[in-house]
Amino acid sequence: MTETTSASTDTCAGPRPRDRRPDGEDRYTISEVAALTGLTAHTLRWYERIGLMPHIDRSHTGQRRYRNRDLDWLDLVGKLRLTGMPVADMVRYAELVRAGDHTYGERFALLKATREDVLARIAELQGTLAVLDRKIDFYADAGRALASERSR
Amino acid sequence: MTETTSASTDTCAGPRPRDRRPDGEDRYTISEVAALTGLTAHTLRWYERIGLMPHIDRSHTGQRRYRNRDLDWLDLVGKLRLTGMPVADMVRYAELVRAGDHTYGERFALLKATREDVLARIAELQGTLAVLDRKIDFYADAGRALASERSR
DNA sequence: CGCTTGCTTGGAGCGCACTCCAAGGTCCTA
DNA sequence: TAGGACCTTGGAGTGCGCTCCAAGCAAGCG
Repeated sequence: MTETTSASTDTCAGPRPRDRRPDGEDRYTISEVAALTGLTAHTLRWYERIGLMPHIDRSHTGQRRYRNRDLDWLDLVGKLRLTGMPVADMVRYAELVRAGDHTYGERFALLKATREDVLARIAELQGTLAVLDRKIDFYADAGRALASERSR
Repeated sequence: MTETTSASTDTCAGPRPRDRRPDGEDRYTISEVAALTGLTAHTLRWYERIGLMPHIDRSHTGQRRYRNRDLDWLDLVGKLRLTGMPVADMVRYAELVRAGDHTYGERFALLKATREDVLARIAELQGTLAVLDRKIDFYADAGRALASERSR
């Protein structure tokens, strides 16, 4: 069964066109990752504390050395954050990934549920857009009315 | 100038197909409004405290009696909330409405900026959707691989 | 009359997602 | 070898948007 899981670390994110170290030298300090992701170093450490990150390599003196796969994971986390998914749910997903291949089904279900949430949120936003456009038209008309009032 | 502002209370929300009292009798208790909007009575009182609501009528004993125009306003607030607009910004908008007709321009600008935000958020969500779909495909493929593994 | 239900107020408390602090160790450059 | 920038930790603090509490008033019912 293990041979079916060459991508078992869940790094199916596809090519990231981000600054990366040349081959093999993918070790970033926390402040480099902060610059690359837009998160603060505080937040990166906090993500680790709450179990949202996989194990992060350390230098011989204990400093974090992030790898490209960690950046990929942070990309995904950033996307999920945009959907409004609570951090606790992302931690749940991270736990499933750590737990191994037997959680594929559960991860799949979680992703599909999230997909539905995103579709619903897009629909909500489009409804809001409609309301906003009606109000904007109203104010545009009111502006024209005031203008013609003034010119009279 | 005032005759151009028959809709100056900003109630341009259009027809609301919600339960309403028959003509003229539009006085709702706080718990009725809570049921209609999905907000709690606590939240409705809090909205009032922070200046997010217009003045709400009171019964002879001091109890709140909401009117249809208040429900319309709460509809708008609900929509804006869906966009992620901070409550403080909505309060700002409410203040502009209370301040009178000379704030039309500012309200117009605020609405247009909000519209742009909504479009940006929709685009973000669609980007997230793309990532999600790629991962979902990955898991579907992995599922199929495992299934064929088992049947072999 | 007592009882229940619903409303009033100011203020305190909560959950989330960070955000920062203090005290100390390490790395780099001159 | 000194100085400053950067890193480490556990724990405390912050801002937002509610959410709830205590104490009390008013209305309706048997």
